[in-house]
Amino acid sequence: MKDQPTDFIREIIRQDLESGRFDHVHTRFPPEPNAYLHIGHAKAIWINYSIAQEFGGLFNLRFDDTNPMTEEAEYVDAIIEDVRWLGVDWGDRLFFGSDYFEQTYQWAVELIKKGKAYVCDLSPEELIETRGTPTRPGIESPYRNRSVEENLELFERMRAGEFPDGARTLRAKIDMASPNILMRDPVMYRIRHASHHRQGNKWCIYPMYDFAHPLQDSIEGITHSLCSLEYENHRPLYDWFLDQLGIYHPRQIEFARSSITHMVMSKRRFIELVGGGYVSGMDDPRLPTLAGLRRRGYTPEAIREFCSRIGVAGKSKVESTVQIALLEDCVRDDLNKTASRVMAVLDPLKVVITNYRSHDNEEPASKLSPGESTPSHTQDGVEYLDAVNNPEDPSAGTRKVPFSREIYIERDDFREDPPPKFYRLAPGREVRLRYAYFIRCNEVVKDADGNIIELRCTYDPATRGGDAPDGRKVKATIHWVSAPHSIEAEVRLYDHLFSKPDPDDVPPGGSYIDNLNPQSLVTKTCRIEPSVIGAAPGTRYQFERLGYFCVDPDSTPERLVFNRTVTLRDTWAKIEKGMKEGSK
RNA sequence: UCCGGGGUCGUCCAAUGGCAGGACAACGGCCUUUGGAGCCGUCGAUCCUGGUUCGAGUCCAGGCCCCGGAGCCA
Repeated sequence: MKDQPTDFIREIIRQDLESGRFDHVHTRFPPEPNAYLHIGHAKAIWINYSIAQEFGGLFNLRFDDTNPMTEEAEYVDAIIEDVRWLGVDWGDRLFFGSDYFEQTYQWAVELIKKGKAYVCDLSPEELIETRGTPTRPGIESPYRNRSVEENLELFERMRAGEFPDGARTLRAKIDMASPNILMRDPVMYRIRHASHHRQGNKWCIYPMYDFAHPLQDSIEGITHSLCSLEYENHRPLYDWFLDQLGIYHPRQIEFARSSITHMVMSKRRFIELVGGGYVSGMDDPRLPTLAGLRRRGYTPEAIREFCSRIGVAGKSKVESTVQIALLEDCVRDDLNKTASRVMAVLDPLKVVITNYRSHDNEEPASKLSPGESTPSHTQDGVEYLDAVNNPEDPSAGTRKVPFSREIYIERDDFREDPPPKFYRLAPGREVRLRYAYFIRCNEVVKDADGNIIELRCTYDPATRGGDAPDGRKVKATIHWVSAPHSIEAEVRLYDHLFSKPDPDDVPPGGSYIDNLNPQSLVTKTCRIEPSVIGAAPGTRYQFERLGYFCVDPDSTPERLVFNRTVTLRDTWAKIEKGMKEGSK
């Protein structure tokens, strides 16, 4: 294990273990099954899970499904898939808060018997009115002092379905003058005649989060209930229910949420973006949903690494905004070590190698290197060159790449009038074709409008493989594909969904929608070496010098579709940008 | 306005009264058959004002600023 991470939560847990408050560690991730998980959830999952792991403890996956109006089984499946994909193991501890409804009900009855809860007939509007404000205390409900017997009877009748939605609630009897508004006799149960995704029509009263959550944690023997900062104000209530009931009492600790620049991170906005047609769905590769990131080509390792690197806000428990560059660095770092390299040309420019032809009868067999079983130049003017699959990982091996008289190179890799520091191909200049030969550009062919449509070059047969026997150097190595052997594929070039780091940075009256990046998806047809034929969706590659790409599920046997996960660092782009800004 | 939480490099996170450190970004260099990767270096911060202390980012007081809170959501 690397350096033991430390943060205020782990510190508190260490102290709890030392003091004997707890003798083990047991955490949980409690999503409500009402939305797709996003990378913010990944942080919560990872904090809970990694802490359990480090302390040799247990981790539960629990669905907090106490509101039948918003929850659906579809989300349960999607969430399970996402959490599993992240690489988190909950063993056999997959639970549902709704499975505890009977116990929850019994505890509510117990609180009624203790005079700590009462049935209230106030309407939702009246409840709001009597709750007071931050500066003004609330006023007590006229039903606050009903007898235990009456409360018991009413609560039973609520369960029996005798009252319509909203007619009554069960409330905790705490303090209507508390400066913490959550303590002003909060609602514990509400009436909802609705079908529950798991319980069906068994219940028509449902516990509120504040009542249900501490009970769920208690039932499962959770030691440390790690949740996000917005629950800080809820902690006194969490503790109150547990104390009144006198049951096993986990400790709630809050951590800061993180957002990421150039992204939005809420269910509501995901729905707006999908509904407005700005993205294709909840798994659009531009969305920070786990499903979207997965489709984009992100690895679970990269996301876990990101969660570790952003850490847990310690004493500075303030919501942080992490730069997207950090996320991108994490995925590059992982993919660099694992992704197979392949050559693809996004914006093809044809190059004819005028002195390359069938070497049939021209090339004596004696020129073949020892052990080589086939001629390096075949009758149809094709030869197969060795290319390394991953320079970071020798065990990834090599492959053969076809080379011929007509190839494509990247249009960006040629300049008729090269600026300073541009090392690639230009008239009269020599570059290396990766794993192939040195070529020199002799002629630029243009169409009637003056557009460059073809380059005519010569190659140096002595440089086969990429080294010149005479020791001469070239300043650039460019990628290429053989024109007749390469295949066509669709590439979806993704960029940040929002142009500004903060999507909410808009003039008064504006909307984050205004900050949508019109270039967040650019679709192109590229040419790619034939080794990728048959690649399964989800397969990740590095397109040399361009970036990391992942096969999309939209692919068909006839036509592959690739998503660009992230570009490579592009030093030349930076230089070019610097020159442009310098000349302004 | 009341309650709760909080302000450390551009960003995220450390420093548990004792040399303010790391990562990402930026910048410069080395290296390179990916202008990739790697390696080396540079830049760069304790919100303000007092106080306690041999010594304060850390403790105390006052101020300023930011976040959360008035769902029968979670």
